[in-house]
Amino acid sequence: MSNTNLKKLAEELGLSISSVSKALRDSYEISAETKKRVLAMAEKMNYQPNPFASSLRRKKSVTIAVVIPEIANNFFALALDGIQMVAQQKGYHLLTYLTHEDYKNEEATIRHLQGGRVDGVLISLCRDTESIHHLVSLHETGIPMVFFDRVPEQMDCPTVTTDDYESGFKATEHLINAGCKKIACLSLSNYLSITHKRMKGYEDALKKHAIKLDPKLVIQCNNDNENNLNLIKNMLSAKKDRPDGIFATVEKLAISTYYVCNDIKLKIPQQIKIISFSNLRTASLLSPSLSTITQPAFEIGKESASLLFRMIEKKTFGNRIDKIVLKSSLIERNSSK
Amino acid sequence: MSNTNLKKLAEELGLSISSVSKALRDSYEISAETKKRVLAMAEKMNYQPNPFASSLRRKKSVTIAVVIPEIANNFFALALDGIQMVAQQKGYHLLTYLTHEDYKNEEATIRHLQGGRVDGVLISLCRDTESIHHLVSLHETGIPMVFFDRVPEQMDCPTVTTDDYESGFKATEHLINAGCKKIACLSLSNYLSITHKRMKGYEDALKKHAIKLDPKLVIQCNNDNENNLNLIKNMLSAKKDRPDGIFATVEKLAISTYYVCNDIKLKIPQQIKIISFSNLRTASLLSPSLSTITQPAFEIGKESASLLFRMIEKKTFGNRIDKIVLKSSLIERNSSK
DNA sequence: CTGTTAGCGCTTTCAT
DNA sequence: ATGAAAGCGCTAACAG
Repeated sequence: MSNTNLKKLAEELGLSISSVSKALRDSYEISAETKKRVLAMAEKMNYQPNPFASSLRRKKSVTIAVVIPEIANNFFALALDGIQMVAQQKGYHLLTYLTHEDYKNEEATIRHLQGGRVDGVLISLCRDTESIHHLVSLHETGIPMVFFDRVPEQMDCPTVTTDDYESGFKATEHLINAGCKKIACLSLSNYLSITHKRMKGYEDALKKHAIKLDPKLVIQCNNDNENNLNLIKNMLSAKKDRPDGIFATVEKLAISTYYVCNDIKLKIPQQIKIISFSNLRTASLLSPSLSTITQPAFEIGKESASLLFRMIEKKTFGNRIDKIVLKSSLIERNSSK
Repeated sequence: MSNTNLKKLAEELGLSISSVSKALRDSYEISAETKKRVLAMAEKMNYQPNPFASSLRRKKSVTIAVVIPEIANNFFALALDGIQMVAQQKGYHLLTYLTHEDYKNEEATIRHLQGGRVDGVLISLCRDTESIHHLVSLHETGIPMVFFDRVPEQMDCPTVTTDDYESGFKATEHLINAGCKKIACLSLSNYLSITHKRMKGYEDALKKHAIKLDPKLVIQCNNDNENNLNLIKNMLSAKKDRPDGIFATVEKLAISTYYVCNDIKLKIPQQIKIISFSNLRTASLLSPSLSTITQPAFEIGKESASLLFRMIEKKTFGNRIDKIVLKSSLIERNSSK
């Protein structure tokens, strides 16, 4: 902890504590002369205000929290980058919490945040968040909250998302245009709206092109990576009805697919084409065979944080609930070759 | 902010504030009966202690800070993951600050941290941190600090690093064994110890194999990515004396090199081989031509945080300064083909 | 323009 | 076993 406080500063200057405090906050009540003296002395004594005393008194933490499933993930790393940028610009501190896709962690973190440690919360749900009671409970404290990317479906709240349905549609159509007839889809979770929407896009694209959806080609993945690899491997090892295209709803599953293809010597893109939601920024170079749907992750972070600050600063109308949707982009590579 | 506080709880229970406080902290002074009542009521009223009041009183924030150059970077994302894991386990909160490789940001952040907002600080310096006065100044407040990966050379402080010299040596030798005769080296910064050590390894490996170091092949990169791309492009476009191998001291520069090679149609690994420090976990699949030196980033994060907590909990001897060195691993791929 | 005072909500002696 | 009271460092009425 810092050791020079207002009291010591005041003593040294022969002023009252409150005058010093006001001088430091550049109050109009203090003479320019005094302000200068105070500032000089504060500098000299290396004064740093105690943030807890200030927060306690002002009921303001100058801090926001971000709750995300993981950080070793290109999408979330970029989003966090954008969030941090806005926070820093606003002079706010950023508390980071990782749920590691574990609902229990998410619940505990959210509950903890009810203590008033932060002025606002940014959240992206974990894959198996089914119940939303903890979110409702936090919401009821009146604290500004913004959800991004992985948002709750059963709750009316401010969100920043991508055009998931359209992207799923485009991705699938991309494979169809590349000549694929049997297109599989890898789903991340049963609960996430992003998955639902992306898969709806997939279904509708198949429908549009009169391709019958084969339920065997829709793989429901879960938190157990081994299991997912096996599911994918089984599907790709089938003698007949092996898919010739795969739409992965998240990057992680595309990478798993890569491993499997590598493992069973399935050639990409000759024997199977893959398209995925992905923010692997270097993918274009490293993987000429992987077309991707890339979300504007950094912008999503910035937009989410900006929206949150508008709410914190009450610059948004009382009962208005913003739903911001950004567009993702299809980055085609020679997937059709 | 939360709305039920100790006072309300006490009123509701017909107890004094201090008794309630003690009951919640499970003090031996309180009867089991009372504790149960208090706990039940706290639960019922959804009581959450005010962290600022507590921190103010106890002079303890239960929070640590991590200051890193960037987060959209595999190494730092993984390190942060490890740090967060340890912090969470200890029941600590994690404030995240990004300097974006800007010394001014680093300075301001470090100065800010002197206010006592956190109980400990983890730092990885930014590439152009030359002066260390801000670090010394923070250190003088007595707050526990641990540096990881990018550590200050002119300061005696606890650090967690990788075997940079040995890794640089091994990486260079790997290229030599693969048949390279003219090996270039891409340096991130003039100031960072990691760069110095990795380059010393490079130099010594050349020396060992009686290859004369060509100063033209040592590229000093900086914060300007355009400039770096040009420097690399110039070197690789040379008609004569074009290198046949490149050692990139950080992942980012390897990726830049990829772009350039792609741009000027230089075939990897036929015409030029690349090895790099990198934590691109998917590189093995996406880029069969890139051998890498991979640091145990997650472990570095965990070790750093653990060391910091030992210091916070005073479980380390007073005047002992830990220097932990972890080993990186060379992941060979068919770079020699 | 400057100072006095009363808390913010919690922890911690020190009584009882 | 419980309570009263002081105070962490700061801010913001309110006085002067």
